[in-house]
Amino acid sequence: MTRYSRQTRMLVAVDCIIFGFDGQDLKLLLIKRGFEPEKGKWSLMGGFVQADEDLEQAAARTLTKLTGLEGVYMEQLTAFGSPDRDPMERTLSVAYFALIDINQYKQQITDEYKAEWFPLKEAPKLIFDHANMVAEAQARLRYKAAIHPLLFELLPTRFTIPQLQILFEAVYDAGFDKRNFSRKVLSTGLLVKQKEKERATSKRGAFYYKLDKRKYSAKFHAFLNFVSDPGNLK
Amino acid sequence: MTRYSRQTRMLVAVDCIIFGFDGQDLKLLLIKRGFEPEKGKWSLMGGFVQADEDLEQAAARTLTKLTGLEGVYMEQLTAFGSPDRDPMERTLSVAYFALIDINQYKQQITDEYKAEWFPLKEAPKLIFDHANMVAEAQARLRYKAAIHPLLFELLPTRFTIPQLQILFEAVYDAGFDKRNFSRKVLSTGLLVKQKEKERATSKRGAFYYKLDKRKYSAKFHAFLNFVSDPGNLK
DNA sequence: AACTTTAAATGTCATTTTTACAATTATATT
DNA sequence: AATATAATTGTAAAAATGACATTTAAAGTT
Repeated sequence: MTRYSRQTRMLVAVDCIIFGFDGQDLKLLLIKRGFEPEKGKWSLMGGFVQADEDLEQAAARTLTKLTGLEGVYMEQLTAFGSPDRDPMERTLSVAYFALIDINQYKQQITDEYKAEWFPLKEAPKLIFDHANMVAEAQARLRYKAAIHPLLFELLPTRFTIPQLQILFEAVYDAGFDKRNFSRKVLSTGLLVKQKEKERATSKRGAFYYKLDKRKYSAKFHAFLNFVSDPGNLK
Repeated sequence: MTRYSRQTRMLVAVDCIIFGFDGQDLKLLLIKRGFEPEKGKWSLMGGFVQADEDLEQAAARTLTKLTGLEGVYMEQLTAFGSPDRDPMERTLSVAYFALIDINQYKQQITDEYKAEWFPLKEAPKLIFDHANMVAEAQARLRYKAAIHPLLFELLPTRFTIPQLQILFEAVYDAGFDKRNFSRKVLSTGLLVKQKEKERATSKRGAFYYKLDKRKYSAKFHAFLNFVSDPGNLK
C-alpha cells in the first residue's frame, strides 16, 4: 500500500490535566518543562504519541511517568488543534483529565522536570494553550461531578461525609447545607458506613465511609444529581 | 526554530457523524467513499485537516461540502487514535457529530461520492472504525438530549409537540406519556405557541411551536431533565 | 465528676417535581 | 348530524427538594 499523497502530517501529543484534593483545596499538578521551546516554564504533563500507541495508552503512560500511579481515573477531554498552538511545529494535542488521590502521589525520581501541586486558583501562567485546557477541564469536572459520582476518585478509600462536602464545596466554590448534602449523598446508596471514626478534626469524630464498589460501577453513569444547578451557584 | 526530533508525525482527519430526522426515524448521512483504500464502501463524511485549519474549521468545511449547509450544530465527539485504524498509514481522526434539519439538506452536486440517508438501525457496514464512531455519537446524543434542549436542532423552525415527542421516542427507542411529555417540554419555557396548526397528520391539527431564541441560547447548557433515566428505558 | 466546647448527626415541614392515569375537545369525514 | 381520530388538558398520590434547629458524642477544662 502507498500513502495518502499531498497531505499535512503533524505531531500528536497528549496533555494531562491532573486534579488532586488535599482535604481543603482542589489542586493541579504541573511540571517545569524540560525541553525547548519554553523550557523551564510551567506546563501540563504531556508527551508525544508514539508510533505503536493509541491515545489512551499514551495518556496513561504520561500519567504514570509523572505520578508513579496506575489505574487512575482518566477520560479524554477534547482535542486541541489550532494550527499555531505550538510555535515549534504543528502539534495536535489530545487532552485528558485525571483525578487522583493526592495522598497516593509519589513524586517520580527524575531530573527531566520538577512537579508541583498548585491550588487551582493560584496556578501560574502556563505555556501554549494549557490554560485553556485547564479551564475546560475544570468546567468538565464541575459538569460531570454534578450528575455522576466522580469526585470520590479524589478521595482515599476511607473518607467522611464532612470531608466529601468540603471537596464538593471546593469544586463548586460554594457552600452547601450540611443536612441536605448528607441526605443526598447517602440516598445514592453508594456509601457503606464503617465502624471506625476519623478523630483528627473534631472531638466527636466523624464516621468513615467506603464506596460500595458494586453499586459504584453500576451507577457511575447514572444521573444522580449531586448538585442541582451547578451553572447557577452561590 | 527547529523541529521536535525523532517523533512520529501522522495524518489528522475529521469525520462527521451527521444525524437527521425525517419525522419518523433518526437517520444517518453516509457517503460512498471516493478514493482508496476502501473506495466504494460506505463511510462517514470526512477529510484531512489542512495545514492552515483548526479542527472546527475542518469539520465545518467537511460538513458544508457534503450538505451545502452552514451554521449547523456540531460538537466534537472524541478523538480516535488506534495505531492501525487506517490500514494505509497512521491517521488520527477527530470525530464531530452534527444535527441537521433534514429538510434543509440538499445533496451536493459532486461526483466524488454518493450520499444517502440511512435509518440508524439499518445502517450498512462501515469502513475502519466508523461504526464505533456512530455508536459513540448515538450514546452522546442520548446522553445530552436527556438533559439539554438539543434535539430541536433536528427539527424545522416550526414544529408541533407530537412531532417533538416522536423525535424523542425515536432517539430513545422508547415510548413516553403524552401528558407528562408535553408538560415537561412546555415547563422549560423555551417554546412559543404559534397561531397556525399543522394539518397534515390529524383532523384536529396540532399547534405549531417555535423556539424562543433568547431563552434557548440562555438555557442551552442548563440541566433541564427531558428524560429522567435514559440509561434505564424500555 | 461535672461542665464546657466543638463539630457530627439527625428531623421536620412546606414546596416543588414527578409519576401514573382518563376525560374532553377540535375538526375532517361519513 | 353522527362518527372517527388525534390533540389537548387535568388530577391526585408519591417522591424529591429546600429551608431551617436541635440533639449528641467525646475531648478538654474546671
